[in-house]
Amino acid sequence: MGVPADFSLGEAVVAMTPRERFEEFLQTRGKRITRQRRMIVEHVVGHHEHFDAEQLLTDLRKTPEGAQASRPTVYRTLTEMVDAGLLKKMVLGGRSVYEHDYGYPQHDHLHCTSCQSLIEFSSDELVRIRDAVAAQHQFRAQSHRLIISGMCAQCRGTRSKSRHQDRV
Amino acid sequence: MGVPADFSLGEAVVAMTPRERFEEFLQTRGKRITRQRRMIVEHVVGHHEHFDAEQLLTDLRKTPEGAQASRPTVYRTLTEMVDAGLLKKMVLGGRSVYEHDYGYPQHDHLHCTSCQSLIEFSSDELVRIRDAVAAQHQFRAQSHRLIISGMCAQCRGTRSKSRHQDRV
DNA sequence: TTGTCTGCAAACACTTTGCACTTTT
DNA sequence: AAAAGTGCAAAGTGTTTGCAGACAA
Repeated sequence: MGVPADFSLGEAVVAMTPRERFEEFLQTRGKRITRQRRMIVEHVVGHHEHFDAEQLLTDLRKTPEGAQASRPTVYRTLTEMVDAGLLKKMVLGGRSVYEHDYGYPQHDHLHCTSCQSLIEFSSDELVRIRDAVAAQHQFRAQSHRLIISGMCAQCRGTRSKSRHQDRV
Repeated sequence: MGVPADFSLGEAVVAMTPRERFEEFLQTRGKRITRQRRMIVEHVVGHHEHFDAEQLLTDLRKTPEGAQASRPTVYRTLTEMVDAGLLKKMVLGGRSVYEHDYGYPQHDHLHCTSCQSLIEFSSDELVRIRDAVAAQHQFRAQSHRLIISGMCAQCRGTRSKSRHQDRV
C-alpha cells in the first residue's frame, strides 16, 4: 500500500507531488506518460475529494481546454492511480467512488443514505481495535473500511446550519 | 428495519422462526406465500451464512426435490428477505453477498483477499466508537459496516508467491 | 522504429424489468 | 374471480476488453 513519504498536519508537506509520484509509478513500469493520463491526474488532484468515473469523465469535458479522455481511458487511469497509491476506491450503492489517498491520513466515513454525502472522520481507537481483532484471529490486516450509514444533520431536518464539511 | 422480538446469547431463543417471521412480513403487506418463496426461505435459513444470488440459485437446483426458482424470483425474494430483516446484504468484489441477520448479534468481518473467506467478529468497543462518532457529527447512525481486509492465517501459511489481488 | 496507449464498439457480470401466463387467496 | 407472482427474454448499470490506428520513448 502506498504510504506518504512525509506528512505533517500543520503544513501538509509531502515529498513528491501526486503528479511526480504518478510519473514515477508509470516509469518504473515501462508505462508512458500520455496526454490523457496527465490530464486526468492533474484534474483529479486539483479537485473534490470524492467522485466516480462518470463524474470525472463529464468534468473533464467541461474544462476550458476541452481536456478529455474516453471512458475506457478514464477507468484504466483511475485503476492505475489506485495502484500508484494516489486514490482509494470504495463501492457505494453499486458504483465505485474514489477519494484522494496520498498525503492524507487514514480516515473512515459517515454515509448519509438520504443525500449520499460522505463525511470523513478518523479514530485512533478504531485503528487500535482493528489491530487487536486482527491479531486475535492470526489475521494480517492490510486495510479496513468502516462506513457508518444513517442520516446527516441536514437531512434529518435540523434547522441549524451546522458545519457540514469536516476535514480530518 | 427488523429487530428480533427476543434474543439471548446463552440460549439463542427467538420468538418466531425465520419462516414465521417472513410469512408475517408477507402477509402484513398483502403479499403471497408462494411455493418459490417458501423454498427459498427454507433453503436459506437452513444453510451457510454467506452466499450470493447465483450460489443460491445453483444450490436450489441441486436439491433432491428439485426445488427451484428462476433467477428473477431469487433476486426478488432475497430483497424481500432483507426487507423482512432476515438477511443482511453487503457488496463485495462487485456482487451482493447475503448473510443471516435474524437472531444473530451484530458483527463485522475480516475479509481474506486471497481466499475470499469471511471471518466474523464482534466488538462492543466498536459500537461504542460508532455511536460516539455519530453523535459528534449530529449524525443518526442506522447501521455500520466494518470490513478489515488482509490475509487469513491459512493463506499466510501457504507459502506461495506473494501476489496482489486488488479488486476491492 | 518499437511497443504502449487510445478510442471505438462490443462484450461483460450482475441485476432489474415488461409482459403474458400461472397461482394464491 | 381477483390480485399478486412467476418465468422468460430483454433491457439496464457500471465496468472491461479486442483491436486497429495514434503516439510516446
